[in-house]
Amino acid sequence: MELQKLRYFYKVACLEHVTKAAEDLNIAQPALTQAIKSLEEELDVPLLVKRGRNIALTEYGVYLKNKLEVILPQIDAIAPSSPC
Amino acid sequence: MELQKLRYFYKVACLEHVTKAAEDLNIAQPALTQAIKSLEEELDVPLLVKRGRNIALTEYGVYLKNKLEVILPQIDAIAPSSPC
DNA sequence: TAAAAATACTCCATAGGTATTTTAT
DNA sequence: ATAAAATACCTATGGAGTATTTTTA
Repeated sequence: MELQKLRYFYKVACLEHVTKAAEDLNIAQPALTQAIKSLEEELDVPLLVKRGRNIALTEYGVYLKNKLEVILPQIDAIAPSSPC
Repeated sequence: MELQKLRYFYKVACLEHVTKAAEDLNIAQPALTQAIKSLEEELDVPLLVKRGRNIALTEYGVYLKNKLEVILPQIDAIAPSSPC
C-alpha cells in the first residue's frame, strides 16, 4: 500500500469524480482509474462504485477517506522545513 | 516519498545496522542501501552516517524515526480487518 | 582478515501514457 | 450526443537482485 495511491484515492474521494481528480493530480484518467483499482486489490475491498456517470464511495471508501484526512497531513509534516 | 522506503528506513533506524535490517525485511543489502539513499535524496537531508563498521542516525534521522513510530501504526490500522 | 556498507551492473514489474470502447444521461 | 469511466496496449523508470569493491575494527 503506497502513499501515492492513497493520495490519489483521497483526491478522488474528495471530488467524487475521477476525471477532475486526474486533472488536479496532473495524470491521465486511465492511470488514475488503474491506481484506484490496484489499491482496491491490495486492500481487497471496493472503494468506489459507479453512480450514474460519476462515482460514489463505498462504506469502506468513506472510512478510508476519513482516516487519510488525519494521516496524510502528518506525513506531509515529515519533510524537513523548506527554505524560505 | 513512498511508504515502503519509510518502513525500510524505520527498520534500519531501529537496528542501526543495514545488513541485519535487510535480512529482517527479506531484501538484499544493496537494495536497502539504495532505498535509503533515494529517500535521503528525496528529503534532501542525510539520514545515516557511517560510524565505525556500522551506521548511526543523523539528527534528522532520529527525528524521522520518532515521527514514524507514531505514523506507521496508524497506516497499518487502515487495512480492513483481516479474517479470523 | 573479517564484517559491514557502498558501488556497478542487469533485469523486470509496474506506474503512467495514448487510443479506444463502454456506460449512462 | 455527450460526458465519464473502463479497457487495451505500450513504454520507461526505478526497485531489487548478484557480483564486487571499499572501508574499518
